[in-house]
Amino acid sequence: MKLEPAFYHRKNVVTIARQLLGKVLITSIKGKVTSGMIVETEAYSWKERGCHAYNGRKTQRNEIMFDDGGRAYVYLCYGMHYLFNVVTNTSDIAEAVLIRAVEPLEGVDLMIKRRGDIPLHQLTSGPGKLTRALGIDRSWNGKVLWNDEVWIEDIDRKVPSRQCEVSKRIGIDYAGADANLPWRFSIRGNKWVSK
DNA sequence: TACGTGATCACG
DNA sequence: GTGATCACGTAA
Repeated sequence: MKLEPAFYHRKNVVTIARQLLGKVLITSIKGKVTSGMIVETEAYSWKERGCHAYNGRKTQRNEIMFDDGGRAYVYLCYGMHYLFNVVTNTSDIAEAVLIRAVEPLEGVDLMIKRRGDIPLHQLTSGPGKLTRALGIDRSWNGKVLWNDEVWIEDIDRKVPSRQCEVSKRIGIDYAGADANLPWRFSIRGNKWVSK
């Protein structure tokens, strides 16, 4: 079942990041479907320095974070990788969940075509890799997640807390003390969690 | 550990 | 306009 707007409109981005583990991210491009189970996420909020919208800073790039929850925030990182986030909360409260890794489900052949002939466990094991594999790029910024191109489904697979690993977020050393917030969630032992 | 790569942002 | 920076991935 497709997650509905109300799922994303809730106020606690950290809870939403945790709950997205085990859900399925799906894209459909010209009738070709690719999907993967979400195995790693990170929460970002305007209240902390790791966030592009820290302290309410609004720019052309992150503008969509200030919109209603349930939209995609996609941006180019290091000049070559697109990173896919899910905007949460209501408008003007800039929060989002970065999808950092998925376990491939549908459309593996197409994902290999997009990513090159590499080992299966490297196909979608990072935020830049999974967007490439799922065919997501900058033009997807702002899309709502209840259309027929990109959405997230609940497959009724609960990730028990025993399997949920909590740690600090990756690659945000510039955030000072906020870099230590335990806002990264992953499925313990899953092969697709980024290294 | 190093670096490719180019949009973005803050500065003027 | 300009230059430093960057929520990464790959090879080594």
